[in-house]
Amino acid sequence: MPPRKSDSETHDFARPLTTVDILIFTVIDDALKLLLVQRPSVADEPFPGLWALPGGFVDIDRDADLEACARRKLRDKTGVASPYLEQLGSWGSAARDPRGWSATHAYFALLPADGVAPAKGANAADVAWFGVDDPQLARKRFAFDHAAILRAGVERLRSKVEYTSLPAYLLAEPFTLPQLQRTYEIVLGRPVDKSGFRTRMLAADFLAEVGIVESDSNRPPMGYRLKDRARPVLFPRTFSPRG
Amino acid sequence: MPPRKSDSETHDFARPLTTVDILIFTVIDDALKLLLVQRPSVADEPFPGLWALPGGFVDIDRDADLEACARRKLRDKTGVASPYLEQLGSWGSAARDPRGWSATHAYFALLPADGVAPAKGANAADVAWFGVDDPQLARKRFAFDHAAILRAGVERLRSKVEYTSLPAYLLAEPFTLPQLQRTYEIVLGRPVDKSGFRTRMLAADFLAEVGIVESDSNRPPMGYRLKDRARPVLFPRTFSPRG
DNA sequence: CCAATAGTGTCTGTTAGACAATATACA
DNA sequence: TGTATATTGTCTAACAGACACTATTGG
Repeated sequence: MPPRKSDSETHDFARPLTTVDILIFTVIDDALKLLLVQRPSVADEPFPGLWALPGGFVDIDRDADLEACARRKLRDKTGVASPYLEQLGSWGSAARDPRGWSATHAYFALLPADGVAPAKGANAADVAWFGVDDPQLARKRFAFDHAAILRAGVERLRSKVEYTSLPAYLLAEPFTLPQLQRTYEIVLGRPVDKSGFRTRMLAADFLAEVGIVESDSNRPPMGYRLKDRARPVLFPRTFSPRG
Repeated sequence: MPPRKSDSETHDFARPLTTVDILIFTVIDDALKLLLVQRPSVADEPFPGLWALPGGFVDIDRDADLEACARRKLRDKTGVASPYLEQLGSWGSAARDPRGWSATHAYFALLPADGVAPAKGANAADVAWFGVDDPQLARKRFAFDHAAILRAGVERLRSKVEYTSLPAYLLAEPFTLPQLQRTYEIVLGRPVDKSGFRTRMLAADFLAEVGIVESDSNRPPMGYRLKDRARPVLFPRTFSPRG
């Protein structure tokens, strides 16, 4: 990787590699899961066989901006077009990629497990969902600095769930309040009081009723959808200060 | 800017330009200020004469990682070695820099106005503090997409001040509770109740008494320092839900 | 009627917000 | 003693958390 000293004086700097990585979260079997890909075992590919976040290089010919790049990779990997997507942060250093100084822009996406059939695409030996609290995951070694990025992403999600409506993006519409409450409990890892939960959700005024929805038996629940899918709601207080 | 198609097959991508920009906040004359630099009027330099955030290219030979790069630029510009520094986010697109596809990693720093003498350094025609609510600032045109980054930074700071101890980093130690309260009021742009403020700060248990500090006259106040400068404290609730 | 889930009501301890009162300095 | 700032105390309305109760379906 020779330094490039050919262009104009003003940007006479060797350019770092630029990538985008995505943390794709969903809820399956009452557990918060994360989509990971296995690095291919091919010459020239770093970290062969290790697991990594889905992602890759920015393609300056195809990607208008960073978010477009993230959405493209998300579409390739899951087929989902427009889930909730938020920038997590960026990680860049001389050491994180053996191919040279590199910086990655990390995003996280929330989507309902529904019709998602993960695709390996090119550049991946395998692809699978892993429970974020699965001890199997903690023991795993990861490519690049993806272990740290993953920790930061889970921490950010858990922390924001305390005072935002983010879990709603993990459900297909219409959803019911008991389903939403269950989703909060799964992400937070602790039970939440039913009455207080309902009061809080309805007071935040971000849900629209769409009529009674059928269920297996028992009393049929009210179905809801988000009034505005574009941005989540912030609650004025966190959930249980007593934790 | 020709595409580079020479290296190995696996990273056969033209590389975006990579920069780091910093929002440097402080409080001067009872107002929240931001340090800006004026772009030089030189051939090959984009946006000549416009104001911009201090920053520049990552130097892969000098900067071990992104944060080190940010701290280097901060030191060059202000002489301050270790203020509070937090990553704000990244902005990357084909359009933001006329020299080509570029991505910037934005940080924001909080520091006491004290002994800071802003230095132009190279690559800046001028450097100055601007009040973030100064109408003069709103009318200004900015280089790159720095107007958007600036808005995001001010919004993030104001939002986090509602439930964190961040304003403490804008004061030199030791500081008093009335000073800290004044700083909160300046950043938030509204008055805060004295009694509630004190209760809240002391309950959060992040301040250590360092003894009475002298003042011009009247009752001498207690001086405080941060117990842990490394990380700010999160309060369980926002300030005035009644806004 | 019973079981199971959805949804509402009630009570109580805590606390934020408003504001009043006290404390300590200097003139 | 008066004034200015620092610090503490009091009162009250609002509300979260806990939990009991009602509602609506199917068997």
